[in-house]
Amino acid sequence: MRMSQLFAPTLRENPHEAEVVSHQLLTRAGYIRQIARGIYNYLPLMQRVMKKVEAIVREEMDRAGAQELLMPIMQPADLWIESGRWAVYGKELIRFKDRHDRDCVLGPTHEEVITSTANNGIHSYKQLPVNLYQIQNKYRDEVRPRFGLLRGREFIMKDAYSFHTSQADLEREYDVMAEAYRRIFLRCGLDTRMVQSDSGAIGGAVSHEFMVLTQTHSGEDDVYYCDSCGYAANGERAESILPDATVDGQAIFGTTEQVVDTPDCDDIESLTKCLKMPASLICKALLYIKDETMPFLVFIRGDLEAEEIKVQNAVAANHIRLADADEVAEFAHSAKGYVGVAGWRMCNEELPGFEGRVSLVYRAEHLKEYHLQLPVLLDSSVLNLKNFAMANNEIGKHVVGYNWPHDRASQELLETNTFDLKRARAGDQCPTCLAELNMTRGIEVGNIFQLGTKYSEAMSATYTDEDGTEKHFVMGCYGIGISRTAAAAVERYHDQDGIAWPIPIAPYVVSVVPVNADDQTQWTLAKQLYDDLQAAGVEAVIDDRDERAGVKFKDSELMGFPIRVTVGKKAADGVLEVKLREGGDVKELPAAEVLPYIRSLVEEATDFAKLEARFKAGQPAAAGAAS
RNA sequence: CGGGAUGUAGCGCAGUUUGGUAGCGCACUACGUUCGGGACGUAGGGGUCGCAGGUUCAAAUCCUGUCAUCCCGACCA
Repeated sequence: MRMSQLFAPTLRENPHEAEVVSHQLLTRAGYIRQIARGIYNYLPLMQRVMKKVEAIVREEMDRAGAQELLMPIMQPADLWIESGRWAVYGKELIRFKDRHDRDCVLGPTHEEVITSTANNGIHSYKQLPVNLYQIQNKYRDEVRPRFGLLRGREFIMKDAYSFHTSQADLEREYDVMAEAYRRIFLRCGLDTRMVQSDSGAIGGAVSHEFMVLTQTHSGEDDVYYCDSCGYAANGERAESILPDATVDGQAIFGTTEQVVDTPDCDDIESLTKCLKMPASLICKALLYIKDETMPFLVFIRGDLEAEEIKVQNAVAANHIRLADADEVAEFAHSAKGYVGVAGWRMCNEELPGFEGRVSLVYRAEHLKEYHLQLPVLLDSSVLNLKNFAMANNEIGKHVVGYNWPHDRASQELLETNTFDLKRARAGDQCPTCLAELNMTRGIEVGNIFQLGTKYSEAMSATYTDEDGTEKHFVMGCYGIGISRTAAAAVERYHDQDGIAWPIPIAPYVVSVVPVNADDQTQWTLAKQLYDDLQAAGVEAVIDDRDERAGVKFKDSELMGFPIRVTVGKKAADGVLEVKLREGGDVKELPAAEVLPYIRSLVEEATDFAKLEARFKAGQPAAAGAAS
């Protein structure tokens, strides 16, 4: 490609709306242009990067035995009603009506379509297993799109769905996909970590995410990992063992329960100051609302935070949120900072909406006129608290020296309603080996789920098994954010001057820069190299613009071409300069040696074994992260 | 959805307080000089000041509404 013809509108300054590095650089270097909030044009350079990533994904998916197909973006609501997600998915799902007034959606994912397709096309166990994938645009009307391509409303995703006759076969395929993913990201030049994750709205039990670790602001997920055993999980899922803390308040409060004045203590910090005690001696009670209608309480130690995804899963909610001030008054007869059940009576009962989940209910029998009763979940951190502090809904007062009832029935009731609800912290202990847990930020570029029969049951998708009976497909699904992977690569590989693409996903590998386009010697030599590169299958640009050398260098660096060949003063002697974008190494070589050198660089960057060796140091065994 | 901010040339911004002929830098066009790290000179082109109402002799500027974009929040009793 001649630079004079390349459609890549570059900007000298960062656009006003771009916050994160990948968004800024991709915009400045002429790769993308925003069309609406969270919606972008992929300009020619970006499109080439996408094609590169897609090609790697296709090769590895095909290699793993999956088959590519293409499903529609526009889908009938019927399928979503059938799966139950029409009611559950919320505003992220883009819904509209066609001219016949039929409800439609723009697919945020394709479980419904693929399940229906499999049901129509697969009738016998003899046709299984099968793994089908596509690379397709996806639509999610994010509450708040941001970070450029990292969280858009329209994005490109590879999504694969596998169908099996058994959980065991699903697990086999799951491992095959995990290995394919490892190869894909490695081949893109990205070091990823496979971490345990929450399965969220998509359902199913076991799932993992592939994260590009970033350290910086741009990563939007917390990743907890253990260097000694390889345990890794995202913030929504991570478990941890708490380091020692003061959990017996005898020395401060004695062993007798009493009510003390705590004026204006509506948060943990002021309460610890007021009562002169560590936060770990507080049993914090959080009033949540399940699915907008059902209030319940979560008990957690005062120095910890609740992980809402864990809470949501524990109560089997579609959505939870903290109660607002009015609801605190209505459901707990209290105010912020003073919610608690000291003084309420404990009952073994399941309230509507919590069946099979929560069997502990506290009743305020001393406030009969209000009929207050709340289901309660405990985080495991509060069980061994002794002589601790808790509120009793009396504003301006707390109870100290409080203890859980000691009788066997009460203890059992407390224990059966105890879950892991806390958010892990860096510095806690690893749940598998007790070493110190680390935390970093990460960008999720891929995920794999064991769906089981969630969708096949909901949509009655079956095959006939060997024994002649109808059975539901056992399913798995596997996603890779193509556009997000490209953006993550920019987050990972850039410097002050611009992008520094890994060779395998660069839009062009080499930028040939004749310093002076008017100099016939330089131009001839440059053009010859450019032609040779193309003939050898190495994608290149030649900067034929009538610009000063500085401008050409700057643009080449901004756009991030991995290798620059400068044809300058020494062209007369047949000597060229080869500079690597990443690392900045410079070599002067006779013209004849340039192509072999570049080919060796490309070979180095695309050879799987060599890539694997390069990343080995920082890469934990995938097996260590398995659940 | 709540709070905050911003919409003026392709991009980045000033001008708005105090109403009076629409500006600067970059980019773009032409010519000349320059030519290995975002050159310089001269001469140009390009904007119904987000949109719609209103006030006024007169509105980028004041008022009302609306749309768009960005940031923060929508989680820690």
